[in-house]
Amino acid sequence: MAADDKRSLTLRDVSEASGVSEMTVSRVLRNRGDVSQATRERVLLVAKELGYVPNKIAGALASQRVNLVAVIIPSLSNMVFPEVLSGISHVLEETELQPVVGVTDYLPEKEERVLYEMLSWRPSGVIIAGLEHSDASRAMLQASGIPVVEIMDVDGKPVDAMVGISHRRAGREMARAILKAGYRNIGFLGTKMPLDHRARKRFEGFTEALAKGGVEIMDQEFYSGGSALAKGREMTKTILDRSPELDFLYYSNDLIGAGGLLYLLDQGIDIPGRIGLAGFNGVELLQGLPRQLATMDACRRECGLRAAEIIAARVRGETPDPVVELTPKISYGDTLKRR
Amino acid sequence: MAADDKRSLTLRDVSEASGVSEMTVSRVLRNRGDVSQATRERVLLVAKELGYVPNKIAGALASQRVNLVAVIIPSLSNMVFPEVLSGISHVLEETELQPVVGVTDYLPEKEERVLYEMLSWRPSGVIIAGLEHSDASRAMLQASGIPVVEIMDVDGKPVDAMVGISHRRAGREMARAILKAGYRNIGFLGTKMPLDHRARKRFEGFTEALAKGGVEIMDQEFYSGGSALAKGREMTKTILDRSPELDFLYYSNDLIGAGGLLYLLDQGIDIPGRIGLAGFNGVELLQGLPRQLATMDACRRECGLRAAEIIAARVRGETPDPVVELTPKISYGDTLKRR
DNA sequence: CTGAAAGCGCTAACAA
DNA sequence: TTGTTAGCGCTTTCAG
Repeated sequence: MAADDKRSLTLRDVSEASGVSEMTVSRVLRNRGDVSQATRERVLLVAKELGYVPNKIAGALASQRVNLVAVIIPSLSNMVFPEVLSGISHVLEETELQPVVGVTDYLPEKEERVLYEMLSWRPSGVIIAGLEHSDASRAMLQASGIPVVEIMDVDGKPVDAMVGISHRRAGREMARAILKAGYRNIGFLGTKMPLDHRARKRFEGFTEALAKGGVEIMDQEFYSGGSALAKGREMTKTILDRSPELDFLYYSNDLIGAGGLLYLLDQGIDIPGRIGLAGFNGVELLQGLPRQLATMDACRRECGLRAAEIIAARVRGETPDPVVELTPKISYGDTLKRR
Repeated sequence: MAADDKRSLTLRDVSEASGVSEMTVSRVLRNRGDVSQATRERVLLVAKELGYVPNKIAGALASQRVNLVAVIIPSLSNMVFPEVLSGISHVLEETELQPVVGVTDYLPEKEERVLYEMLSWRPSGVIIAGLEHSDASRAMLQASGIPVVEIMDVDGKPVDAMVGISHRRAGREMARAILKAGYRNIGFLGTKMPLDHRARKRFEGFTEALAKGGVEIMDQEFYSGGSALAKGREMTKTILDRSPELDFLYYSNDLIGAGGLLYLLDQGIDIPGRIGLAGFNGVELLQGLPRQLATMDACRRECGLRAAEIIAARVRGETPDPVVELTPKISYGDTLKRR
């Protein structure tokens, strides 16, 4: 074992150790161009023995190609984004591309920083959650000249391409289903997140469709922080104590909805007779609760899949359809009367 | 608006547009060395107007410095790893360093690929889950010459540094608490994951401590795939139908434990009198269930924090303690008798 | 305080 | 099939 240099090995080291030009070593290591079987094997052997790991930084600089796809999402602890990621990874695994994740915590300034940071690595594409970005972010995306797919929402104009569901429509459809089922005293429970534009759009669509049916939201309640399940319980108690005539509760996500459901079951309240409930997301996690909460799938994995497909196609030089609207459907579960 | 080049802007473009040498522009953009206030402002202005985003690839190659920390974890959908990440990000945000996440799906070969891929970007450090890696992975880590922190486990020998809990000890302590509470007919329910070494070690510690108390596991049940909550229900029914004399169920994670809890509550069974339950992890998500499941915290966030601190310190040239054992404590909840 | 020159480790493009 | 020559866009180093 030679005196360990601190510096890591270079192509040159492999070249010298194998008596082949750097260029040929490079070709072997990348499976590019024709190299005789004999030299190929020798080079591979030497590289492995030396424990050579290519330097992608140098490679990327020389080739002007980076096999990274920046994925920018608001949060990882939300359960929805890991599923998006899983869709993205699934597609990218078939390609040379590799996802790199950045998290914004729903903060526009942080989104800007993360985006800047990622773009400075010159990725081959960007997948970013939402259609709302700061002017600076939008400008960076535009100027980057690489494929950009905005995901999870189609209510707006994309910088480049978008894949998602219409949250306005989702809100409207849930409202219609609720009205159709005969509920009239409707409460809304959500997160205190002015920056969660998708939740906001759902709410807007929801109230709009209610209004069309001549109904107004009777009461609302918001929370922030803490365990969603526990908060769902609390909020549900609070809103019902305040407005006992409520006969339906629409939650901005399944987790607080589940908390509400557990609370009402504890109270022995008839669901969906006395009170109906609905959430949003189709969180698989919740299968196994005593009752299945009515909800609407956000097509999370599908978003990831389609977005990654667009990036992959664009990298191949194709020109796929830049707008993909996914259509979630209501799952009635056991907490929303069927009619 | 000039004819858009496809090529992105370079330092040179900023240099020309501002009439200052590339070198000075570089200094301004990095806040290095002395630059007169006047030129600094002009350069900054021009750079912003042009929408210049520095090319970190070139920068990294030239400076031999990369502000990336590779974080390699088995899964994102597990709820435990996002928390680890949050700890890591929290610490790294105070520094120049940036986490980059890779996911292995608990597959050693994939871990090897991901590690190779990440090391080829020459990160400043590696944080990797677990102490079990393929020989090749271990060799790469060793050869990389950068700080490596293995997390979530301290039952073994680290390549470099490690931060985590002893899962063997966690299993033993839970076993002791169960015996002390008087339970004797103990069942185990877990995942079919031969590659989840931490779950395996907990199980080993658990059976070992039971044996010391003259007790053997009476029955066990394993699952794979599907919604953990729903699976927990099913498995619990299965194992109790088969072995009705069981008076305690130890689950390898909180989510299946919660499923079991819900099932037993449905059945009207007295908990923790007739049957006691315990899980593992301290999943905050579950606060809000009708009863609080006994569990043991895995110190997920803390692992992330401490690991990131070690990397940051090492990057600063310090030599922090390479072994950090965190000590989880039992939370009895409502499903394990106190004595 | 500012600039010029020389690479960082690799690959594109050509030559042999 | 293999080798040679120029860079990629930045930073280091040294000289003004």
